[in-house]
Amino acid sequence: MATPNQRRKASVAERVYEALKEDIFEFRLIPGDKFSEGDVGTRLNASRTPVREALYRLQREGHVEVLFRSGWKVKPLDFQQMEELYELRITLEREAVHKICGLTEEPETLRALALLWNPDQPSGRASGSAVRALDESFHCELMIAAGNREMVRVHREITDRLRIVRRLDFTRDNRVEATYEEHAAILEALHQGLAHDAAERLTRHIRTSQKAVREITMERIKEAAQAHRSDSQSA
Amino acid sequence: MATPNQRRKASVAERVYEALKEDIFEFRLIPGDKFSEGDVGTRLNASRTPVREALYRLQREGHVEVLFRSGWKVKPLDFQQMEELYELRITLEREAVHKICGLTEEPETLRALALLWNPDQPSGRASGSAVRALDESFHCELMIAAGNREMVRVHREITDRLRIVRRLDFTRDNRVEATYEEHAAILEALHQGLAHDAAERLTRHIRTSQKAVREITMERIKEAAQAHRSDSQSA
DNA sequence: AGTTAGCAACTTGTATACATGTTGGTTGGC
DNA sequence: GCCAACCAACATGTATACAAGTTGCTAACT
Repeated sequence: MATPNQRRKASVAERVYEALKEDIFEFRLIPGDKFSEGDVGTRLNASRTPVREALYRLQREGHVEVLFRSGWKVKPLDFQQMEELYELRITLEREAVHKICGLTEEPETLRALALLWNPDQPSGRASGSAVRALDESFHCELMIAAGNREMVRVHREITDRLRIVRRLDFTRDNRVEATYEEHAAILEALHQGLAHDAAERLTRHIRTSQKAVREITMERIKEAAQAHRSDSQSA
Repeated sequence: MATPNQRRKASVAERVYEALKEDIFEFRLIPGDKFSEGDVGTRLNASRTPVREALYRLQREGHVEVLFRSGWKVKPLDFQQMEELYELRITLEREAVHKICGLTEEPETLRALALLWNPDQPSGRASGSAVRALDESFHCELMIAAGNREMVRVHREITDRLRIVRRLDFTRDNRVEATYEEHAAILEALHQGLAHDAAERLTRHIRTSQKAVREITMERIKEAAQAHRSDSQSA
């Protein structure tokens, strides 16, 4: 899914898709904003056909919706939905942890992760948005190590949809610190084959992050909406 | 997802999508078959645009794949993938069972299900393909009762993709009988709030069905492929 | 006969023209 | 001044024309 048609030069549809997705994630398109296929086409220098393809894809992923013959709309953030996505994510990752502990030998990946998330080496740590990406890949690697590709696929889809709020997690410095410790503890439990312990730590880790995100999200949206209004006035 | 644009008269794209999906599920399009957008368009009396929309949707659902500028192909049945989908389905439904037992009161839906799946009334039983649909809705209702819409959504997607093999389950008469008993037992455990018991019964129920399906699928595909070859010769 | 270069037919990707329904401003009536 | 009917601009849905790449056959050459 990450690869456009077999590494062929990215299609227009792919480019438009990525651009729109980023616009949405960076709040350049505020939830609730309406726009037309033509607008997007002229702005991104593409015809309506690839634009439509990109939009339908974003629709299936839950980011936009189409109003019959009256334009597209960025789907408002549904907090209940975010909570439900977190629940689903926890369910999947817990299952992954149990699967991993049922394996005959520890996957190579986990040893690599253990080096990366070593809490005794605070020197080589990433910061800011880099941590967000690393955290994502940590959880993604866990799923991959469990060996069920369909679970990986669904988990990735969830990750995509949660990213819009999840990046806010690491705007608080203590969360970076905590993330390193929590990841290390989870990996240690996995290494010792303590499935239940690992699952519980993982659950707490995700719920903590979820709580932090919940607290930050609301104000950010308000800020963005205000900035957006000023833009409209000055324009 | 089941509703085309708000019950507006079904679009051409929707019609093509349903037709193609049925063709695939009914093995009128054999896994591995290649075809072009133009073919489908003339056969179903539609232009390429809605055909493409339908195909991209089927692609995202994993039923077909596109070969760059050289046609579309019905994705070969991937048995490993089916196993993984079953695993994912079990994970979701087990979680649902635990959620249901955590509710303060038994959902109305479950009482309705208990009436439907009463094993003491073998008279009013459905048979054949009707049981397949009822079985599907049983598991779907369980997910809905648990209250997480995202889990319901993913579960429905999995159900769609497993349907192609799952309908084979009820071609054996004893499976119909067993399904009634197993469903009743699960509902009884849920009624008594025995989460662990219900989860275990549910898991066994699904695995039994999975095993039956696994046994039947291979031969059926061979049959269909043979019938297909005869068609080609006579044509 | 075997092999390879090239070309023609066919494929998807993209752009655009047309069909049809929605919406919001405008205008006429009260 | 207010309201309702209407209509023009604009939205998506669909059809079609054009661009660009793939494939497999053909034919010429070794």
